[in-house]
Amino acid sequence: MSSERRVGRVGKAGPLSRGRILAAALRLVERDGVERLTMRGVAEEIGTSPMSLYRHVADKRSLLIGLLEDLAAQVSRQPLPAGPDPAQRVVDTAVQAYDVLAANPWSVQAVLSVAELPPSALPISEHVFAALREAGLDDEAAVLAHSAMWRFVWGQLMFGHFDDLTLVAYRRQGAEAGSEYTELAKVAASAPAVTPRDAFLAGVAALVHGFLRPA
Amino acid sequence: MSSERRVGRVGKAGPLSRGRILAAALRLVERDGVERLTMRGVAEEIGTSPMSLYRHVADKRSLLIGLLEDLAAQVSRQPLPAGPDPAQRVVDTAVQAYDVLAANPWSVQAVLSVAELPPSALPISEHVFAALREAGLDDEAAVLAHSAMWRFVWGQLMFGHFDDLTLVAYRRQGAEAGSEYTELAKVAASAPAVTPRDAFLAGVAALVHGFLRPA
DNA sequence: ACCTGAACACCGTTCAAGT
DNA sequence: ACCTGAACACCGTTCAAGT
Repeated sequence: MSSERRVGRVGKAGPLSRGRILAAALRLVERDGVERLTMRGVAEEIGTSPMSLYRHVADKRSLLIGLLEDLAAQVSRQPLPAGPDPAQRVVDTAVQAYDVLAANPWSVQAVLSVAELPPSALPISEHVFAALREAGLDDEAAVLAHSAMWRFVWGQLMFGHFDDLTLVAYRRQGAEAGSEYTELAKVAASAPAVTPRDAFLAGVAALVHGFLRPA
Repeated sequence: MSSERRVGRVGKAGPLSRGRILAAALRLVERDGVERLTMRGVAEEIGTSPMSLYRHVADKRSLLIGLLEDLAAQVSRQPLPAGPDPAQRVVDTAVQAYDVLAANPWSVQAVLSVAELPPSALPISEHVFAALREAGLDDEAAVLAHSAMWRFVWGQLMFGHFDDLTLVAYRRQGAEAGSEYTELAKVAASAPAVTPRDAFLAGVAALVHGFLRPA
């Protein structure tokens, strides 16, 4: 994550640099989440004044984009899934993206707040488009499937670390009102143990197969 | 949205009330978005002091929950999709939810920021579970499919009003670097006209059919 | 009973000043 | 050249005081 070579003199860790700022921001964002990241906090973490940061990053937004760049670069160092079956390749690629992003939960809020993907995310899409085309989809169908895949990934990430919101709402409500919702009651009672990752795997498989083997 | 009966005396619009506060907040949130909603702004909109609001709402979070309650109540007044085919019923229900939420874009940020669904959202899930069960899914499969449906809806809403982020990133990048991404180049060139709603329709149909007719 | 002014503990960012 | 203190224009919320 960003070069952080010591020169070994000033203060604790050499001169201020974009790299040191990003490293500090990453530490904070991993600990406290994006919504609690502040320029003042980053400065304190480094042991400098808030204003010094502005010599190296334009503003808070560009700091977040920098963090996403570093993450995407790290991802694109992994080899992308290969294999003979294009459908499986799309699924595997989606899972790989999901796993990285899920392991860095701050990335979701970051993407949402800057409304931008770093260019280093492009190889993944390229890989997906190639597989979709190999599976026989035309331009329009490929765009639809690719877009659906990403939206599913983001939706999952966005709500994956909450419990299932519906069941939470049901349980809170169910306590008071009788059980006007018989289906929900049944499901809540049996409460199948489904991890967010299981749910993602099932969903993305269904999605991809739905696109590649239409009814 | 929310009772707002005039008593017709004090100031412009009668005494302060939870209803008037919610109505003002809704106006602001529709105009400026959730991230720009401030207690101070709501007070100004009504023509009172920021502190007066705290007599009627506990805090900013509960104000957002109130807005979501009003919206869900409005939704649950619509009849839910009927029809003989359970798969189609799930699709239609998802589309109905999508259309309402897409027509109130602030709702997405609101749900994300409070991390909670209002109880009035439950009938929709009940309806979906009933259809999934009628289609023959067991508890676990129904939970997976239901959860996938919602995550897809939220993912779509979250990124639907951005253009496709991948193509945006490609175009920005493509300008500089040659075309190392041949598939993306092809797709960007043909640029099929796909509206967010088209993408959603195709995706949710693929998803539901993928779950109900597994390979 | 209902409302509010002043204040507290925060933000991101600008700008003029320091070394 | 590089850093920073003071300041500006904001936040949500508390608390003691007003009517």
